[in-house]
Amino acid sequence: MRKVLLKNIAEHVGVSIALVSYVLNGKAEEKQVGKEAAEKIRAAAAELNYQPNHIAKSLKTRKTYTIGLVVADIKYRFSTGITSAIEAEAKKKGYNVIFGSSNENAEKFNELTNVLVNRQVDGLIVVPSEDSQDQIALLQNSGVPLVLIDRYFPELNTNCIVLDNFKAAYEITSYLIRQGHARIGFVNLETTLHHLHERSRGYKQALADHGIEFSPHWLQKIGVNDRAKGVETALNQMLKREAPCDAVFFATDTLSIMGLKTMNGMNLKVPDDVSVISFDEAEAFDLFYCSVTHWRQPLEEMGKIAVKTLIDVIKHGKTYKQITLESSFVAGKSCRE
Amino acid sequence: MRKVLLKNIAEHVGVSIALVSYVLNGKAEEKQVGKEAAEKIRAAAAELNYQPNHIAKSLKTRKTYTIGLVVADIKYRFSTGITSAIEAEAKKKGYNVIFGSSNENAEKFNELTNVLVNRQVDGLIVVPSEDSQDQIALLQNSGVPLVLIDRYFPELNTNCIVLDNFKAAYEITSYLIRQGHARIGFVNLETTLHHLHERSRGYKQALADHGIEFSPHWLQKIGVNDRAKGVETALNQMLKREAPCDAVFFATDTLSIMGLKTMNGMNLKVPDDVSVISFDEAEAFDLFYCSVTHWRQPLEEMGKIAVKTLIDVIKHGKTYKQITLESSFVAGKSCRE
DNA sequence: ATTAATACTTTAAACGTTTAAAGAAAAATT
DNA sequence: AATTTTTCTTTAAACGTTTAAAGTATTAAT
Repeated sequence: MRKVLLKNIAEHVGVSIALVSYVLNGKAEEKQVGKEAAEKIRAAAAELNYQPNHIAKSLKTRKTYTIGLVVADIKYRFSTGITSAIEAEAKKKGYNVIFGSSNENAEKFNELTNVLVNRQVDGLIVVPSEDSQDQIALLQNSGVPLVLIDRYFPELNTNCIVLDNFKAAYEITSYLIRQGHARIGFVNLETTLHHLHERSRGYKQALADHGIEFSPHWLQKIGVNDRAKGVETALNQMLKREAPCDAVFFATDTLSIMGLKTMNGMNLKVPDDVSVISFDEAEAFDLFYCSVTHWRQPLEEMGKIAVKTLIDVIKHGKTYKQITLESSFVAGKSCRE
Repeated sequence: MRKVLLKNIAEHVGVSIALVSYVLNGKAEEKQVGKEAAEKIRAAAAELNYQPNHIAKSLKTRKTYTIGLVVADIKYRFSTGITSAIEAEAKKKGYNVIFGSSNENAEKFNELTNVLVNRQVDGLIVVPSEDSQDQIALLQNSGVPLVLIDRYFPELNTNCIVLDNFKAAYEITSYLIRQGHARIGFVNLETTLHHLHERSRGYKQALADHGIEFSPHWLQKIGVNDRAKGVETALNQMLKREAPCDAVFFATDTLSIMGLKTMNGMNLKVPDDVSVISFDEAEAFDLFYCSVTHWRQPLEEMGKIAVKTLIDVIKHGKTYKQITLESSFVAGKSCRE
């Protein structure tokens, strides 16, 4: 069953290929194609079930109507959420999404973005991995339409859709202070990623602004290898001492899960023994014995705006938009009242 | 910064485009390209950082080295697991993956597969949604290389990589019986999907083979809308009665999560009040107070074999392989000993 | 009845590759 | 020295579209 081509329709109707192309691309008016011919062409296309060859189309038009998406790790809730949001919005706008996961690895990130660019995607939406600023700069210079989400490099002038991580962490910490907590621990990742530094900064600033003197062991940073073990050690530092922390704030949902699991193992009751707040939610919270208070990232909105921004760049050329979205507090029962 | 083309390299070296193409496609030997010319061409390609235009390549060769993947719902753990497995294996073989999620909707499934085929993917790996057998048959007839995973239609002759769901459910149920359970509930989805029917069948057969008379209220099927509510009702049926079930077997991880959550709400203690087994695991189990006994699907293997099978079809034409993988029992602490 | 304007259609080049087939140069055989 | 063979290179068509530009009817204006 050979594919039907424009040529076949042209022969079938008895006109030139050009006319068929005009009509099937909605340029009948513009090109003043005769009504009768146009009708015949449309009928023939339907009858023969013509399906355009996008490869040929792309070659000629230099447009693929495909967006390349690179997430940090497909296993994160953030990634699946943002992916489906982006897919849905892209689809609405007539774009497809090709997607890959860098697994938080700069090398894989470079490779992936290169592959996507070589596949002639019209633009990229990426969650940059650690140490990817050089590649981001390269991409930016090469002229590929590019939008970063979630993470960004302050020294780089790129489009990005992000949160005010400083403010979020500041608010979370302030909330804990208002609830009467005096020794608040913060578990973050050991990383160079700016958005996570911002979270640490917000945490510290809130303490300072409320006149709480910061104790170094309150802020624990988890290295890349064996994170579960790292979280355990961190919590021991915070909770197994003279004046233990009375609240723990986790900088990511993954850390929260590991933390809550560890607390289960330590036979600590949330929130009686210790209050807990998570940055970002996790499906796993569903099975914890109490609902987990957390900070909510607007994934839907982020995905939508990322696609819109990208398409804007694709269609109208470079911009440098730094869009900061509002995120929100979701009260659960994991904090002492 | 205009893209570097074969033409540019040819001019740079002073040879024809054909020669450049031969060399850069590893056909230097075969086409007996002069050693010196070949070396110069390779050097120039490196120097100019030549990146082939895959669109043009594909147009000519009718190969895109792209696999289309349709999953049932990107939010399932199965989907993310299988997606990364497929991506990794495809990458190894020099293929890319374009991906979409049908959200368990036949219409979206049709649309997605059509889009992917129009994008000239070399083949499709799909988790078919309910009511998609017509589309599957169409695709099969159109000659697109096709591999189904996880689910399949027994009346359709297609390549598929699946589990023996009957056997798995049979073994799970038998295990519960061996542990001394006499009233075993099974929570499944209300669906026409064959693999889930197989699970019900395995469950029933195990009861029958062990001489346990099946009570209708033990088998609960959850409809599509408001599944959480459905699970709650189902568990009430099973557990709030004269002779309540002493064990519940959930047919999917999503059902398990909702079930365990509901049990928390009902103040039922696992496994003291009721034993629980899940088909497939979930990250959420991490936060449950006891480890959840479950049946493990070999996602890595499934993805790998799916890719291998598909590439085999792409390269060597149609086959009809029904590959059944072994799956395994993972003991936790959610069943009475 | 010309000419000019309008309405419609076709031609042909281009997009960046691949690859038969033909051609040219060099080496080997008469 | 002429011929054949081998080695290396180029030519040119093709993949399936899009789209200026040119062409040809038809209608309107003089």
